[in-house]
Amino acid sequence: MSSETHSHYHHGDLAETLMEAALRHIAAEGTESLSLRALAREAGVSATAPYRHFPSKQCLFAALATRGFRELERATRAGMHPEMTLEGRFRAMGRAYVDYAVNNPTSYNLMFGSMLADFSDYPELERAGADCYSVVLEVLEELIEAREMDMTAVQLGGVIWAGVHGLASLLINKTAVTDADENQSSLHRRSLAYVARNPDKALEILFEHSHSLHGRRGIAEPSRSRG
Amino acid sequence: MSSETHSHYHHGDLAETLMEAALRHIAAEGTESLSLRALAREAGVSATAPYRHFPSKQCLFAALATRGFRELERATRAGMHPEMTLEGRFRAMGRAYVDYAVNNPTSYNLMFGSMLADFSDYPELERAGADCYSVVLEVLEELIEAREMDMTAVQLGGVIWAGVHGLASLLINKTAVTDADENQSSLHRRSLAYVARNPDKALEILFEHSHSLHGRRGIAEPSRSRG
DNA sequence: GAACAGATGTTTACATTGTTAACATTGGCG
DNA sequence: CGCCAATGTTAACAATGTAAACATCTGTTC
Repeated sequence: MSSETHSHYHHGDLAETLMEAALRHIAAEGTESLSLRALAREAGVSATAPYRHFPSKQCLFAALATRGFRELERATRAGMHPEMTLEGRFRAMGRAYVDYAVNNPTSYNLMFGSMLADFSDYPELERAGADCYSVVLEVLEELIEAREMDMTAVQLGGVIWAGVHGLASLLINKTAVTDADENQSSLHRRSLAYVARNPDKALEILFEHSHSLHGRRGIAEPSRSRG
Repeated sequence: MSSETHSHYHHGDLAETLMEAALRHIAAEGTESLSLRALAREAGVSATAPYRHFPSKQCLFAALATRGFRELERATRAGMHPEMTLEGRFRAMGRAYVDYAVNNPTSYNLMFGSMLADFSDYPELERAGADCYSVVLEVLEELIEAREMDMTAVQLGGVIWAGVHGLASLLINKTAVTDADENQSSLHRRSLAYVARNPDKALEILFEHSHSLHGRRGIAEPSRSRG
């Protein structure tokens, strides 16, 4: 399996090489102008060699997104250390999530953008996405139970997820804005610059309701008094 | 200007026709498989006629996104009626924003997705985006002033925007999930289904901090006591 | 109303792409 | 050793984005 002993006919690890090159190309030029043939050239193989590993261009994208979800799941789990408070773990997860997105914008866009509209064509991808989301729900469930909040994790989870995802998405796709001058630029640039420079503060604000909802009447259930 | 008096040589309103057809095609098959030639065929013109109106495929996308921002700005402004409370207008804006996104997913994805990575190539698009965001900031500034909150609109605006955008983005791009059975499906599907069915509730939760921050120590400025 | 100019549409052309089919080489396993 | 599945190659095709040169229309100006 050492690469030296391989003949020149077989590449050795073409699938991996293609995926890395794909991410690079997408980051540099966007998904539209990515061509399998260019990837093949770069890898030093024939134009159709990639098809032995990815039945279509879409499948390449799906593979990248699947890997992305696995990485994101790992990153969020790794962010939550056991010695943290429950709440601390919650925040750490949010931070790890946003960090992953910002550090892997190409993957994140594939995972959550419109490129792969329908996951149902790719069962593995679907499962990876669901597994990834379960991290959010697990810790949220704990949090809600600990605080006896009148709201299921599933319901609140959607909102939390939306907030964190929105943060990540804006930071990624308006990234040219990130280094804007906070005092001179237009308002939306300054807003994003602030959020980009203070992701912890932004998350703190987003998670605010996990405090403010504590002990209040639930929002999901119109009028059930708390215990 | 009536379409009947036109010769058959000139289409009459090709640019508009192409944009509509483009949105339809993208919605149906995604941006990847959209071809200018197909649009031209559908419009009954030659393969290169579109180039008289859009110098490139990317420019078509940019034009669609620009129009989208204009529409979104109009929608959010229209959502806020003068007779509403300040807070009511704030919520109405959020609701109008999400509604627009959900009703125009293709446009919204072009506006906020990675398709058009760098707006700076399209000055009109850049301005439309900024104008659109200013709606958020205007009402937010009012709100913050009225409540004497220790946080600039610019800073809080980024977070609010992220939350609303995240909501919109998830609802759009996980749309297959929207009609999932809330009792049987996997957790992330149920979360999204809940959010999709109760966007007002979701926004209420997101906007929660606009209440909870009232009169509290500001988050942006570490320790300045309020007036 | 005729002539002109600019806008809009057409035809032709070319390099590139995604993808398929048929064929070649390799490495591993019996 | 001999075979098979995995992997890579070549050849081929229809479609695409886009440029260049040319055609036709519309509206404006004398």
